[in-house]
Amino acid sequence: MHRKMPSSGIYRLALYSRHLDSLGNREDEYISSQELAEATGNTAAQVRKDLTYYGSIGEPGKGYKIKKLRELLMEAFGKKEVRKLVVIGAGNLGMALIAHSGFRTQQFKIVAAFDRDARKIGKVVENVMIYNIQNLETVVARTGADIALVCVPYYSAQKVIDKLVLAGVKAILNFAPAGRITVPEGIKFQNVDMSIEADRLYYLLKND
Amino acid sequence: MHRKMPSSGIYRLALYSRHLDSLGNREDEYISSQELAEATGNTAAQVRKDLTYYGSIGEPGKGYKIKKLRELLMEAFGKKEVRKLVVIGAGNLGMALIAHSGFRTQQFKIVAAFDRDARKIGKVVENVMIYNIQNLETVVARTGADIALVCVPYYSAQKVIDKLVLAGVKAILNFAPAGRITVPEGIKFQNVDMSIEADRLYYLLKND
DNA sequence: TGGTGTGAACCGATTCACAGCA
DNA sequence: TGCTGTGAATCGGTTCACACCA
Repeated sequence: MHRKMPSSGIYRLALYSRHLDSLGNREDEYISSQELAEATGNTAAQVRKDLTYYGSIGEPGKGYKIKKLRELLMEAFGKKEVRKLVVIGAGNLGMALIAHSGFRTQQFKIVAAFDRDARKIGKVVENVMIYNIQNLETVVARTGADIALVCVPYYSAQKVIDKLVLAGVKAILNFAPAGRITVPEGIKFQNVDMSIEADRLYYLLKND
Repeated sequence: MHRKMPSSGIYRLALYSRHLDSLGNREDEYISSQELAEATGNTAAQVRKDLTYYGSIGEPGKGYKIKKLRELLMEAFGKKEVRKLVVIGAGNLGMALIAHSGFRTQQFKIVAAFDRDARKIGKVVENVMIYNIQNLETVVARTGADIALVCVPYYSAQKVIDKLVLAGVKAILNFAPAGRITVPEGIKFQNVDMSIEADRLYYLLKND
């Protein structure tokens, strides 16, 4: 990668990557910025600009070689390795994430789940073992998971996240509708708050 | 509202609103842009700018009257009314959303769920009835739901969303990792794709 | 001819800095 | 003195427009 890709650009790259996946492995075929733009809801200029962050990889008059571009994006998103996730909190949402097909189809693998409820510990759901959260550190170390999906109640979110950082997790996707979560410098963190998304929609409904 | 609030501003307003909720109803107390900024992870200037979209509502030297600001934001997000949701698809994720406490605490009410699986239809989960998706139009009309949470498999997402629009739903939060969804002009639409969020984190892990 | 790559122009959002008010 | 409100400056991302290349 050459310069710094804007955060919204990363999102678009993920869309491009998915679209190329859906085309299958077409040897020696090309796709234009225009096509890619239409398929993902962007403009052609935007697509070209995004892709030049990876150098001059298109061919004037032809477009981008599908196979090459696809591999490039897989590489950028680490899709050529197994991308390991752990799920913290095996409640309704945690279970839903374990079963969620979207992770599997995108080369993510949920390698462990954790809970503190003795009735859940030891169970295996969709081939994922539910561990005692006490064992977070050893299991994370053993599996080498990079990203944690946090689905615990809001009042234990910060505590659990602190433990995850100690255990060596490098990125956290937090589903708990907690107030302000802090993580140390260098740890990637992202909230996914479904009620805030609904708030935004309702706001738009009322205000424009 | 006076001018147009940027989309990221709406997100921040939602955070302010939540923080004020957490303070409780403190009659005649004030909060400064500085405090609100720290509590929500923003800058004081940003907070003030956001709030001036609602006019000059602060008091120089004192700050913003908590009660007044809280009510203003509740009004903006429609939190004084019951904000009605329907859930489409009563699989793992749909069920998790029905049980999700974040909606309830934010004055959202899930008024109905839908599925096409006969084994689920007629059941009541967390006080929410699961209807046959054939009856979408009549049930949506009767309940007056404004927003739909779509949790069906990716291959039926577009079809279901078309039906929702016909049924009169005005905003859609789509959890299906579908390619490109289109909705008519005027319908508010938002994707929540958890695997893309994970992609972003993994990208950051690998590229900076 | 068709489509990339890219500097320049544009645009919107954030930050700054300070005047003004309680 | 403390904190708001806001125009001006700045920043970053998107779009434009066109030179260039197969």
